[in-house]
Amino acid sequence: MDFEPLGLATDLVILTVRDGRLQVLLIRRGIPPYQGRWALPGGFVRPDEDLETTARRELAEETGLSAERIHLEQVATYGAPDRDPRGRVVSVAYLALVPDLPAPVAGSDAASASWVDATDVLDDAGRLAFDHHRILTDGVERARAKLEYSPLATAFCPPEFTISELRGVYEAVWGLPLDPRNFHRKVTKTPDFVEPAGGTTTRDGGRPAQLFHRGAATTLHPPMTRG
Amino acid sequence: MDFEPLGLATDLVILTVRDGRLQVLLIRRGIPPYQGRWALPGGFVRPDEDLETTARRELAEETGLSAERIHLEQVATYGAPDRDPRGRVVSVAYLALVPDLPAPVAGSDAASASWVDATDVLDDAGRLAFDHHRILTDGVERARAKLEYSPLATAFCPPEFTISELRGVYEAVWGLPLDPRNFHRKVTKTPDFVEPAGGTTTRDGGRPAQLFHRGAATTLHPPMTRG
DNA sequence: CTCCTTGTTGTCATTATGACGATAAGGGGT
DNA sequence: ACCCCTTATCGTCATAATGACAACAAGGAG
Repeated sequence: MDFEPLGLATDLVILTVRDGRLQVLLIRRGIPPYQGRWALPGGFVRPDEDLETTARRELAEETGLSAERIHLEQVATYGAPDRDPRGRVVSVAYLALVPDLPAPVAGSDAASASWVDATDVLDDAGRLAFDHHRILTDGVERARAKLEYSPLATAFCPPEFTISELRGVYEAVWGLPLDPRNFHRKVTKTPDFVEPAGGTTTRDGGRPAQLFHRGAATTLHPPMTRG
Repeated sequence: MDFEPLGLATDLVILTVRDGRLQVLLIRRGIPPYQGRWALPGGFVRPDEDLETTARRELAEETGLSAERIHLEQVATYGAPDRDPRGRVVSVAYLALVPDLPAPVAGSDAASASWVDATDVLDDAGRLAFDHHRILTDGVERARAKLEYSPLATAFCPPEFTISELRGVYEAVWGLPLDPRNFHRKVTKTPDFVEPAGGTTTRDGGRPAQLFHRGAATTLHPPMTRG
């Protein structure tokens, strides 16, 4: 076996919903190449380290999130020969969906990590370093698609949430408003999407809302419909 | 930049529908490791070669298909440190969907490439070398899912096909029977899924069937439903 | 000419969807 | 205490999509 010189990295599309908007965690690069530009968090895979292990380690380092219960999935691999000016670097992109918890960018080792509105970044193809705009585009599209046929929207929510909070996730990720009454009917009638948790809350104002937690479903039948 | 010793490869899940069954192209390994075992076609990425270029090159080498109009998409990347006993090899898996054309395994350079029933291989987790059973499982599941919301089933068909032939693809990939009448209605009423090509054929026996070709849609609204 | 095979159109009951009206039940202000 | 504002939840109704299946169409084989 002879190996060509090659670097293997993972990059992370870390999404959350804050203030009703889809946001992505970006870092400002402190060193060349692309010094001073925004980029997705990422790093090189260590010898004998599994790809997902690398991704979880990066996630913990960048966000301070203990990472275990965070949803993390592989999106795609980017390997254009010229994608990194330092040499051949192939990057495996992962998508992480995190709830809007306190301690957002605390404990991060990247000097300047911050949450940025995803739509702003998506609208400006030149804002990110490397091919990160494409990676972000693919990651966000993956998230949007998965909300249709999986109960993954709950990954953006705390363990117990209201139907309206769940609707807020859909509206933020899809970028369009949904009818509260039809949404409520759809979610509660889709088998095993959500289960009543027992209590109620008034944290969103108005009439007290029932709390739910995620159900056992892995795919939604029938799926939620976008547009 | 210092690089750890690392090999980068692509493996291909090449699927077709023959005789009403979903089949996958496998090669019998002539050299260790896993000598004599079945494996997915694949090979190492050359320096300065793009990942998809590698996949298309392998596809052409193994199948003799000039490859240009063949549907090819990336599925996932597999990088467990011990997945290859020769050392650290990370593999990017691609899915190829090919029509049931003549010259099936002609011009192949792998000594013994052949079409194998996908269900047989999926049912026997120990038949394939490396982690190729997992790769195949993921590839087939990708194909099954994509038939739901994309017009990709047409990739298994010749340029002009009948609705029944298209139904045969769905039945083979999903492994379940579909009602010919409801299927016909669904396909013809889904906007831009298929367009009438003008002629008819009796190659499947019975009443002459209208020929169609693929429409302009990239996603199906509403999607086809499995089960 | 008749039967056999598959293609295509239709019918009908059930279910899902989208648009909205109406009511429920807290919290805040006076 | 009361009114009002906000959000939650339930219901109604027309329309669209689905699944089950009858019936008819149109070549090919014998």
